[in-house]
Amino acid sequence: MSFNEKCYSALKKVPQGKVTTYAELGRVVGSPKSARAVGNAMNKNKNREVPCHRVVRSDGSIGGFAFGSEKKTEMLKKEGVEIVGGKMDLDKFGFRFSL
DNA sequence: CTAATGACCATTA
DNA sequence: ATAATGGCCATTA
Repeated sequence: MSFNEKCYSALKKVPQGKVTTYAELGRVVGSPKSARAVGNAMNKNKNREVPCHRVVRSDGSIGGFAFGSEKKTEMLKKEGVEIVGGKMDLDKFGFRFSL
């Protein structure tokens, strides 16, 4: 199982209306400092089952998206995530793994 | 093996 | 608030 697949697998656990961060995701899959690599994994992802739009930056800003950051923002808003000034409250919308 | 790339992060100024 | 800097890691050529 590749690093990318682990990321996808973990990301699938994130429910609608919640988000996670690149750093968090990296931590979950066992590489606490692989935020960048996680981003790469998302970029290459082509599996539709993977909600790659639910991954944002640590400071609550949107981050990038293969189809455009704006698209990503709208998708999240549709799912119920409140985004103000291009940012969101991770304390409220951040999914906690292995609760 | 090395070098380059990137949807990042934290610190510092 | 922004900008620059160094680090960090997996993938790919």
